[in-house]
Amino acid sequence: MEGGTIRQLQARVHGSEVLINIVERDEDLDGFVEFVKRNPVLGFDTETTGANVYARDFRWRLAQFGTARESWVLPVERSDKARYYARRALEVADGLIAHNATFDLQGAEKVLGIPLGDTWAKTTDTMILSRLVDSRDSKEGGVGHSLEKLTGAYIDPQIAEDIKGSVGLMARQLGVTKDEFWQAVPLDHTGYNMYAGMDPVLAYRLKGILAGKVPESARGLIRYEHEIARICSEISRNGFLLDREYTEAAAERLRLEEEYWRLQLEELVAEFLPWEDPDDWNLNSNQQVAEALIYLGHQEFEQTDTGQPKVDDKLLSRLAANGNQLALAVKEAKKAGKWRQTWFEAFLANADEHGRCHASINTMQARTARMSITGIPAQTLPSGDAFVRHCFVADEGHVIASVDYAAMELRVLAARSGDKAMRRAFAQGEDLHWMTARAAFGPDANEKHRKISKVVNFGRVYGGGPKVVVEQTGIDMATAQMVIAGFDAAYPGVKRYSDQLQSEARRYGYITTMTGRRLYVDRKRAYSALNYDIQSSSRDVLGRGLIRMDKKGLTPYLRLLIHDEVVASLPVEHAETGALMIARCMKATLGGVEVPTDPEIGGRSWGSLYEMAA
DNA sequence: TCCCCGAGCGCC
DNA sequence: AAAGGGCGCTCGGGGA
Repeated sequence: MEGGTIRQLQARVHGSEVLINIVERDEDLDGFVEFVKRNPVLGFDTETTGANVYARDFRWRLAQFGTARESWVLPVERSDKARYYARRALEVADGLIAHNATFDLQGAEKVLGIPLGDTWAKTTDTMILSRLVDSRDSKEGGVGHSLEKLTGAYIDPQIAEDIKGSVGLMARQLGVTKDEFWQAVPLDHTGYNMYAGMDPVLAYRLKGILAGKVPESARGLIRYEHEIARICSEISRNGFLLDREYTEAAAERLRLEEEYWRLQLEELVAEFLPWEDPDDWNLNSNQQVAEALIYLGHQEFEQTDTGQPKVDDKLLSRLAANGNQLALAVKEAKKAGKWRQTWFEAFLANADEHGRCHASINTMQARTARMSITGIPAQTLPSGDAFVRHCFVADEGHVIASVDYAAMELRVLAARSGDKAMRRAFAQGEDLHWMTARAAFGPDANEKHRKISKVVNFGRVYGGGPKVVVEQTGIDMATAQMVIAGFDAAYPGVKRYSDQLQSEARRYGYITTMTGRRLYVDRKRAYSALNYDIQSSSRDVLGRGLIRMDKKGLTPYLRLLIHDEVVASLPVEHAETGALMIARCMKATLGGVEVPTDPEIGGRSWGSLYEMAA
């Protein structure tokens, strides 16, 4: 190293010295070049201006590279040369190790133009390893998946303690909020540099530790999950085109609607309102709404688990239908407000300068490895609704296609349990709900019986008992138990399989899914083992389909993944073949049971697919 | 004041 | 015999 004039920070990690080199001048980069030459595998991390890579003002501030004992912090925000060498390091490295790599690699593509495929091909994501070791969150009895939690459990509790709250502390000292911190902190802030420099070191060390802890049965999933992560990074990067004009108009319309209903409310409860300014009345506070309903004479409330009066949509709808103007106004005002904020305005805020929204996909979020999507919370959009889905449109010259699995979870249940009757039912295209209905109610079962049976069929997948069936169908407990008994009689293999999984869970504390994934099961809730197995296996049916789609070059057309559904933007002239290709790639056969797919082609907007049925 | 986390709701 | 699984979003209470 030249002259020893470079700024360095020292830390002790698990008893060993770690040297953090802070690049301040371009000359300091010579030492970095040597470091990269010496170390073909590099821990990698970035500090940025914010969490949304595609925001207009997104910038990299620092880029950090490290090994177990040494790291380099490059001020990429202010130095072209630092940015150049960061890019060279990413290009020449044989291997990269990052924690939640999708963020840093999408950043590398956005900021440096390095294609996601190039970096992912040599990256090990310690988040993926962590989730394969133990998929549980810290709240669920696992270690958790943050760098801090993993460091505490596997490397050095003291370091984890130092990391914990350090950003909050630094933010307070700088007089900014935690959110503002990332933009506000000076590039050479010592605490920030220490925090930044430590991350690639920790990721580097974690790889060695976690790789050895991935269960034997799950080792094959390491590559597979990295493939899925890379594909989903690309889907995030693609983004979904927003119809800005429509979205803005819808937001404005909802704003007016909310105002209208709020005016009604003011008239209705003016004398009773405990809030001086009616605008202080928070309609999302069920406590406040309950108070107002009580003021106007409504007394009977169901209770929530914590003993609060229950004010849900069901209650408001029922009261509104009975002519309660307050309930109607609250319901409508709430809905308008929620929809405006949660959907339309959120989309507008998320969109990049090209009008595309980039959902962030957490490929292994749930303890069953189910994915979750934030940014475009596609999984929680109002069901069957076109109004919100009209916000998203296919690219110019494209149309929207959607392909979903038909009754995936029940079919996976048939395959996994091996139940003969259920397998035969699917093979012969029989209606499972009728079958359960006839088993419970006899050969004369009617449409009403079928509805109840449907609840029981799905309830079985979710591990629900008779109580839930009673709640959902309104039938009495004895009938619910009878239908469940009917289910068990019709499909004896399901109960057998569930019992087997439960005893496995009680004995070992975990089950192993069809892909070899280990899922820990709380011994007190061993009954959930069946649901975990089905949910996780279903997720892997989609995961395998995703990889097949990618191999066929379909990734650029994919827009959203929603548990059992894929949304794509396809060129008009190829929409039919494209949708069929997607459907074929997704289609699966599991232990002899087909999981068929159902392709649909709509118009320019996603919402168009939700208008025909109505 | 800020922020974390539980409660409540709604989706697959 | 009995057991509803998973997530994201918003609000509000209470701790730091």
